[in-house]
Amino acid sequence: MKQPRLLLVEDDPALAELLEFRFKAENYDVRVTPDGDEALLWASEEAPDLVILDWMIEGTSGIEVCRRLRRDKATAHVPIVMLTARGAEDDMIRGLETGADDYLTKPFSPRELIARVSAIMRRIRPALAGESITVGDLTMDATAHKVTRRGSILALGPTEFRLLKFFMEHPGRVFSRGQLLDAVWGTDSDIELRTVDVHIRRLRKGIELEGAPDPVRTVRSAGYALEAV
Amino acid sequence: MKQPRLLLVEDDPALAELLEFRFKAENYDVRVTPDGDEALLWASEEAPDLVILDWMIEGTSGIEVCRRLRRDKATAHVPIVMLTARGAEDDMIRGLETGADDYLTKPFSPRELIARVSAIMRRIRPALAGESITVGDLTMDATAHKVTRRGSILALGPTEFRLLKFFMEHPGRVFSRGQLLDAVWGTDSDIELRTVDVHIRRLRKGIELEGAPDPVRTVRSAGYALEAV
DNA sequence: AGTGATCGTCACAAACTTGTCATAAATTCA
DNA sequence: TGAATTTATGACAAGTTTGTGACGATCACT
Repeated sequence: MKQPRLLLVEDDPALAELLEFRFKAENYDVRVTPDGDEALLWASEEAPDLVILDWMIEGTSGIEVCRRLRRDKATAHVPIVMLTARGAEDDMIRGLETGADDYLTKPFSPRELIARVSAIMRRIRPALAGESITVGDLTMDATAHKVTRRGSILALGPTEFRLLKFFMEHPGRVFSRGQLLDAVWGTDSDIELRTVDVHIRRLRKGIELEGAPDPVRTVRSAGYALEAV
Repeated sequence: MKQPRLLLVEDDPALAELLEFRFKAENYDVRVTPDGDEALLWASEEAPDLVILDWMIEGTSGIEVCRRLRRDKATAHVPIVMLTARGAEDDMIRGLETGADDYLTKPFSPRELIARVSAIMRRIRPALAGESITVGDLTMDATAHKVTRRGSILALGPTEFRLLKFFMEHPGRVFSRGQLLDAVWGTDSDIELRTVDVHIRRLRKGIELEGAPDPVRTVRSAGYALEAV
């Protein structure tokens, strides 16, 4: 899955390096700059998923960067987390009013910053924050009712969607036809076991893609499983 | 304009009263309860726009309330701000991981809480904060009650307007007819599910534009969603 | 009271899904 | 190899879900 891209605007080299390291460990793609103007340039070109912005930076001030990010259409809706020195409550209020989404006062723990950034990412980009399931090259966003394979959106019927969802929630495991009927159709359904075969075929057809292998594995005399391909 | 509705779960009467007063002055509709179970009950019935939740409360604990709010479909996406005692960083991490959106440690200034709540409201319910929402080529200015698409002003009936507003506040997500009835018509409305179809058609008709695709997606056996086109 | 807009419901048409079957293909094992 | 078992596939009719036009009721405003 695509990494969320972070722009870190921080002119304390030690802190910048520490945060860069920690965020990279959390699977973020981090870009660092100490300079406000450079930050604006990069932000409008590359549209990061989130900006972490120190209030006191060289060149254009933090609040001015914040304001300009909001004014530029390309970055108007990118979440911003601001960092400032302790005790500057007025700064905080102004920051939030200028359009920042969150605010931390130094010194803060990297864990806290990471937790806050993750909370924002979860809300803004659910697909990037684990509200979607990924198995191999398949990605399912159950909320949006969308399935993607290698970037292409797949069209599945309702039953195939539920079937795939169940498989993706238990990747690699083999399920008998009876188990699949119980899980996907409901315990009280009165349906031929063989019908599962048909829906497996429909699922295979629905997720097939030029040059991509079939992730649905038939286990003879046992059932079916979804493999991470 | 409708006031944003806040649910404040706080068992310190002095703090609760202070916050209630301050938020009312900021034009929020505030409901206060010291009890976790009562909070859950009210939240699932009335679906507040945001929940402020003290970690240490009587009855069900704060984190448990948070978890249950997330689990209940009706409240799964309501933002939560948690309050806790100073120095409990682990609590903070757990809170944010459980699904809270923001976190403050006591003592905090009411101004700070208000600023943070406003920042969240601005992001997730722009319409309530007096800003305009944009989804794809659609723009809605809820205050002026105007919708534009690629520059043209659209004429929508009241219900279609509310329906579109709800969709635009949750772009991409699929909602069942029942959910749409609850959200747009009100929880206590006693209306045929199929009536939603009719209003979806009226909405589609209202926003259709020469050469522009239909952003309303039908998800068979699930409901409807608004796509960013 | 009169006008026009909006609302909820219905009935029917259109579009799509679904479960089953018959048959073909694949696999197992003696 | 050949028979037996198991799975894959195409077709189809029944069933379900959604789209649409029409209609009377209601409401706001004149």
